[in-house]
Parts: sequence; C-alpha cells; structure tokens
Amino acid sequence: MRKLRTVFFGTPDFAVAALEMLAHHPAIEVVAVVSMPDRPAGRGQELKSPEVIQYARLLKLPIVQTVNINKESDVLKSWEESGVDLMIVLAFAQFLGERLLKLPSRGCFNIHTSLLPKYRGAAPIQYALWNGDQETGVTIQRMVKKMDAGDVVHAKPIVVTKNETGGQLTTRLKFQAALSCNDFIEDLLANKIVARPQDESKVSFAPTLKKADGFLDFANQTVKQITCRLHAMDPWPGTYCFLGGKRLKVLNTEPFQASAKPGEVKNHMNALIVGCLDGALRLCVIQLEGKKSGSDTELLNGWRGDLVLSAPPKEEV
RNA sequence: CGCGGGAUGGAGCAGUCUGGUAGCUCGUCGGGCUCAUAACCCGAAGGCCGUUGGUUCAAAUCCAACUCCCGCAA
Repeated sequence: MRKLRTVFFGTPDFAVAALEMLAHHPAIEVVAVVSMPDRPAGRGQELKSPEVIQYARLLKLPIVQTVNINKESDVLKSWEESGVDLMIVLAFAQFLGERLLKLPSRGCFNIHTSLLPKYRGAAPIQYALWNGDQETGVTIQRMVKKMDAGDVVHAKPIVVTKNETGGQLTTRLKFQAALSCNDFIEDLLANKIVARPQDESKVSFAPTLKKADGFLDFANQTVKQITCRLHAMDPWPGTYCFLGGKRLKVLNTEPFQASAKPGEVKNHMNALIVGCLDGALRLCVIQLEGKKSGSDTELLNGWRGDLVLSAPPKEEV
C-alpha cells in the first residue's frame, strides 16, 4: 500500500511526540515539517530553533520555517504538484488558509488538547486547570477556516489529577496527543472516521496566556482561586505578586490556619502568610527578583523592610 | 554586545556611597528554665567577605578583568 504523504505543522516541544509517532508510522511518509522561524531566546537573546525543527533535523526530514505558511506560494505549489494526502497540525500558532485546507486528499486535521467545543484557542490546558476542571482531554478535528471549529473525528477524555500543574498535565497530554493521533491514523486507514459537528452553544475560549495572567490578586480572590491559578500557570507564565515593590515569584502555597485580612501580609512564626477573601495562604516556596528560589522562612530571616503587598508597575497593568 | 539584580560562618541578609575591631535574623552545639516544647534565658563553635590583579600605611569596601547564580525580556 502506498504511504500517506503527510505534512506536519507544529513548533514547540509539545508537538515533538506526535511528530515522532508519525515519522515512525509504517503507513506515513512525512514529506515536510513546518514551524515558526528561529527566534531570540534566553538571556543574551541568541537565536534558537523550535524544538520541532531540531527534531526534524535529527531525522533529516524536509523543513519549512516561516511566519506565514499561506504566503509561501512556492512551497504550496510544490505540494500541489507532488501531491499531499494528509496534514496534521499541533501547536502551530498559525492559521491555514483556504488553499492549504483544500490541498491534501484526506484533509487537514488539528490535534487540540481540550474536549472541544470547550476551550478553543491557544491555552486550553492552562484554562482547564485555572477553572478547576476535573476532566479534560484530546480532540482531533477536521479543520475549517474558523479556529478549532471543525467536526470532531476523535475525542479522548482524561482525568485531571488533584493538584496537577500545567507542566505535568502538559507532559501527559503531549503523549496522549501522540497516542490519539495514532488511533486517528488507524481509523483513517480503515475508513472508519466518524465526524461529529461541535455543539456551538457550548463553545468557550482559551486565549493565549499573558504574563499578567500570573499576577496573584490575593485581596480579591479565594484560596481555591489562587491555588488553581498557581497550578495552571506552573511553570509558565508563573505566578507572582509584589512585596515591598519587588517582584516576588510564588512557586508554592498551602492553606494556613491564621487570621489575616484580604491582602494583608504577616510573619507568623517565620511563615509568610497572606490573607485571601475566604482564608489565609502560606507562601511556602518563593523567589525574589534577582535571587534564587527558597522557603518563606529564609526570605523572612533576611527581610528588612515592611511586609506589604504593592501594586504591579504601570507598564504591566 | 537586549535590560537589570546578586556572590559576606551551614541558610537568608546588613555592612560597600563616606576604606580603619566581621554585624543581624535563623540553624548547629553546650547549659538553664519547664510536666513539656518548634517557646523563653545564658554561653560557644564556625568566615582568606566568588577568583585574580591593581591603588593604599591599610581593602568586604575604591579600580580592572574573570567565573558562577538569578529576575525581566523572548
């Protein structure tokens, strides 16, 4: 049987597992891997290739890097001439235009890490944790021009573990995405695809997280809200507040039995306590800007100024 | 050369501007108090102040280079 000529679209590490699966699937021939261009990263701002590209280089797969694949007419033309059967999109950060959607004979499919129609958009994993959901999953949808709105051809629910962080859930879904993609390929090869339209009345969105989404507003949120936020934003973008005008990353907290007004900060027996709407939290593991992370006790041992939460700098509001 | 903070007994910090005895909060060890304690009191140990060079009568402190750590940004 002729292999399915497949183009893979993806950029970050999250998409590598699915690419790895496809690249080793006996019925798949990966004819191109498409990612965003190299970007400056880290201290020193040196150019860094997306993880998907690094992996594709390792396997010596053909690579395309562009800010907008729809405008790469030479590439599209070559695909149209040579013929493409399937396109798989995972964490790509670009939209596919009409010409691309029509190109492959078996269609364009997007792997999305939520149970659509819930959480369309870029950050479904974090939103599931942010909202304290007990269940999320992987959905594969036949792509249409509207973002994440196509018919669902595969859905796999998974249970969210108590206290699971964004990083942990992301890792699990990364591999579940690859497994689901494999299941989908099997269905496709067996012509067993069933496409179900999404219930438009249940649509919700999960827009790209901003740095500011990690700001912890203790004075106006409950202990549970803060805790969910903490888990959702771990490890990126991370949660923080401002203590005495300095940025304080909050890496871990625990509920604490102590009286503190919402927004009030206390040193209670060498524990750093902050009041929320409905109780108090101990900030167990924290990191002051320019410093290594450490326990609240360590910070309090050397803390000289007043213990007061301050507002974020204007440029961050 | 993207912007910025930092390196001081085991931990977290002050002292650096304005050179001149190594300081604070803890921890550790010993003793005391206590029914008892993570509480309180008394005492002790433990530092080539990141590295190298320079200035000086004298450097944690001023100057230069280097190493390592971190926040922002992406």
